[in-house]
Amino acid sequence: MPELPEVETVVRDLRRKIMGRKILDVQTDWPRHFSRSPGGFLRVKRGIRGRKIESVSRKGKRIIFHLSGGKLMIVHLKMTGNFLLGEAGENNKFVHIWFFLDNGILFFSDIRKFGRILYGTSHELERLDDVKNVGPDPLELGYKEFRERFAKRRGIIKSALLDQSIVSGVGNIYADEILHKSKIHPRKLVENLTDADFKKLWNNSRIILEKSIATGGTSMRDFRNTEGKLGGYLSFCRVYGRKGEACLYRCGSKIERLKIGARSAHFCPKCQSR
DNA sequence: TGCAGTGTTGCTTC
DNA sequence: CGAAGCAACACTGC
Repeated sequence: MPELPEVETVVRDLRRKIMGRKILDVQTDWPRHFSRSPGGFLRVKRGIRGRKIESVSRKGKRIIFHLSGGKLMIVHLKMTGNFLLGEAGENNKFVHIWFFLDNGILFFSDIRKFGRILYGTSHELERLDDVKNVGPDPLELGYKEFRERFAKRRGIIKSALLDQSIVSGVGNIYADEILHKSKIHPRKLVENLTDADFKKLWNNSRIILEKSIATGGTSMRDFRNTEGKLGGYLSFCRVYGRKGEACLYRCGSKIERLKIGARSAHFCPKCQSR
């Protein structure tokens, strides 16, 4: 599921529905979700009881619960993780974690079980590699800072866009969409991009991510909000998942797909120059 | 039926 | 440093 707009959709849901609630207990049938957390699940279970959820924020694709007593819970949804509330979580066979709150249950479902949760003080967690290497996202950057973050990077632009330490929040779907709207071939090299190209990348990142947030994210397959409802951005996607279809957006030629690393890249061979 | 492919990322190897 | 390959899992679709 989750790139920046999907995670932001979940964060806004959580903020509205469980901010200020107290966590009474937590249970899991898959403790490996907590395997990267200092002390593992047992320490989470011991430490989290009675803490209030003071606020919920996001860093890149990570959800951050700010708990009373200066503790944080940082959640990465990976491919198929999700939070559900109320009916959406009951009788759902993919739920592996139950947070018992003072007003109901917060369910964590995860079909592929890649999702990871960290719990501890900000001091502890910020030392962990997978937290400290996350860069700012395009929505919190001005053009100049955005441009500068690519300054030392060389190589394939799509790989650079997916590198969360340069800019966070962009994943496979939005990287393809941003490159298409910017008329840049996914294999083009960072060192060959002009300032005008970066201006387009910055601007289009913001336009696409904002628009997707406004429509509740993209539900390719599994993504749901906390009520179990689908996001609405898929119908706005111009290239992702549209291999063989016409580039109706601009030129009518057929969308192609190629492999970059182990991931698929969708693009229009006519609009997007190398 | 079987196998390739899937929105993420971390680790290892080159 | 970059990139490729694989691993972590379970399901869908050809």
